[in-house]
Amino acid sequence: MKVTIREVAEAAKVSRGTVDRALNHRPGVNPQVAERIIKIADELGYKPDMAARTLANKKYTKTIGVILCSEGNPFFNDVINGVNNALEEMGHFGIQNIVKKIKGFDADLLLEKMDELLEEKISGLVITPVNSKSVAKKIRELEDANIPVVTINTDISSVRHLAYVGCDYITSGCVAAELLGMMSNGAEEHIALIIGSRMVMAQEQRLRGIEETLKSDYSNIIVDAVMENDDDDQKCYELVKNLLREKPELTTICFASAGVEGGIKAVCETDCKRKLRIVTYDLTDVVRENLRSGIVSATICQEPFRQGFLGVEILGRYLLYGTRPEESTVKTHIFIATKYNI
Amino acid sequence: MKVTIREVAEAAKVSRGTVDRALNHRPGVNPQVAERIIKIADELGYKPDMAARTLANKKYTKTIGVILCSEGNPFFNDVINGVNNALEEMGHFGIQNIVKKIKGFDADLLLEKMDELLEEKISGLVITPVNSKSVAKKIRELEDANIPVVTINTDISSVRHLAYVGCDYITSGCVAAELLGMMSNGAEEHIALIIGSRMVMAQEQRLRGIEETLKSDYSNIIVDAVMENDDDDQKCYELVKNLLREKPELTTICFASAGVEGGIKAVCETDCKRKLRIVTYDLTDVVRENLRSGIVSATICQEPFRQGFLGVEILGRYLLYGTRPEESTVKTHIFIATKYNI
DNA sequence: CTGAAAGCGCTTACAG
DNA sequence: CTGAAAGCGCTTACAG
Repeated sequence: MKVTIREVAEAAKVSRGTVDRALNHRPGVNPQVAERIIKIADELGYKPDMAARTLANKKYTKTIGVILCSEGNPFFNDVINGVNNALEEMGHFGIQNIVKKIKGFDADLLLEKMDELLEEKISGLVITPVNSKSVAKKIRELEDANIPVVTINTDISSVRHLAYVGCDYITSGCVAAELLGMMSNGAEEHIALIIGSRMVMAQEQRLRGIEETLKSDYSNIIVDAVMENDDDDQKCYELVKNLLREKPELTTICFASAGVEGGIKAVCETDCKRKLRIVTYDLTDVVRENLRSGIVSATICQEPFRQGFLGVEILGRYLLYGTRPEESTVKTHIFIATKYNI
Repeated sequence: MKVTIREVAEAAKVSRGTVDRALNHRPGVNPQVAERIIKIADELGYKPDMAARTLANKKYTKTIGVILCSEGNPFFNDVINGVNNALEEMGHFGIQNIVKKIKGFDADLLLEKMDELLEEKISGLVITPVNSKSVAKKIRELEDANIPVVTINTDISSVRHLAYVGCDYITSGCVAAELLGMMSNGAEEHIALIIGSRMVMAQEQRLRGIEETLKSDYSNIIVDAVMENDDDDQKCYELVKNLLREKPELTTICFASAGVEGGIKAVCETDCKRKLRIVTYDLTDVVRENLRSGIVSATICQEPFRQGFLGVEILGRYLLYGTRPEESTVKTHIFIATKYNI
């Protein structure tokens, strides 16, 4: 009933070693013999036993490198949890790891860490990349050296790599617009959009998704302001302070990036008479708390845990079994959370 | 660096067989010796190698039984996908399976299938139970016979079992109410709630969540009608037809169960002049299509794939490694989807 | 290019 | 109650 390498070897009248070499495309097998073995294995319905493979590979441990631009950014806490969970699982299969965290999306620092990991002879890399030429070049070097790279949370353009795991930022913008539209119930609304920076691709895409969807589907919602806070709480605080002073007609603020804490502080200090509606992205402790208290109406999430988990898992499976994901872009779900479902 | 059973055996001056017996609480070890071995293993930081364990257990295959009340209910398609994915994964670890599907939540049929699986000597069961005394009794028998049971999607009361994987239905009601509240934007709304049957615990809980949250947080939303459609499209069609005739002031319908297709048909045939808002649960093809076309505004999802996947995975891990989930209730996320994030 | 053999770490039937 | 040994299925260093 169960077909092992032994049955294939007997059927092909060769040794098990030769079957292994042929089936895994290892060098040093007569091509004709290899072809015959592969055919026979196929006919017999041979499926490799993962446990045995893992066990046999125990002697030759591989190492996954991880670099996250996560320091001081609470959004990444769940990404890190996902990474750690998957790394632990991979540990059962004999894969080790080295994790490095840096502050901000800083290309030079990123390159430095990548070099450090190369020194350590990593077999593959999971990374939150900066979308820069220099980083793209380095990733290309890794891939050329047969060190697969998986990007998580944000992607990098113009380099082939094993996979990207994260949300589609344009769609994430569309979802916010749809939510704002639903919440308007047809009434006229004046809204301010606060992002980190248009220079970050993800942010620009998200903004585009929001603006285009509002324009096409919800003409009752007027975008009064689009502002950049550099993901900084203090800057966001001041922006919102001014905003509330200058735009008394404002009904809604959408924080599409970090800096939420500063922004909300400004709202709470200022907005005594009218009820401003606030919509955010992601689910940090600050957002959670403000959802509970009713200050934030809803937030749009993107499965950070899964981004970290799947990123590592996809790389691990590739290193262990050579399997690639079906699509090189693995989208995580975008969904709307309220105080009740967080 | 790596601690195996061999190191523990050497440190304890016993054979590896004895270490294995002690660490896995198998019978036939001098209690004092066992205690000493456990202590030493702990000090050495011994962690069992899953691959080796799986391989060694190849000889003694176990079988997971699955029973789903899924026939003719499109909601369960994703649950089935999750079950199948996990079963395939478990296959790599030498666990076989038998899956049975029945139509409707029929206790007698369920009991029949359970008996069939017992004949087949299953080692564990994953099931969508009917919340009845007879089924509870049978589950208790299984658990007493050391055959662990995991319930998915809906739970059963008053029987201890390995785990329940599914959403919290009261919360799922709260989320709908919060969404309806947000969409009202403070305006007066008249709403009809359509459920399958109050006799089904999940339905009753969901209804309660909706009604209580509306009452406490959104007094501007008036519940004009609560109706039961027995999850039947034809019945739902007629209910909604009547409803729209009798309640011209209605602004919103929430379908909290199956029968959506019939209900929407009635709305589309009738509702030419006013714009009714429709909110549904789950994400079947019918709902997806109507979200896309704008007829359904939003739907509330509960991760059906994950319910199936985790249910099987939790049982599999228990059978393979004896590990129980941290909590016997494993909640799947509830989230709101719009046309953009489905 | 190919085979025989050792080994990965754990489990269990068997013997004592 | 305990130990020695075979075996799970795959991989690779070694010998030829």
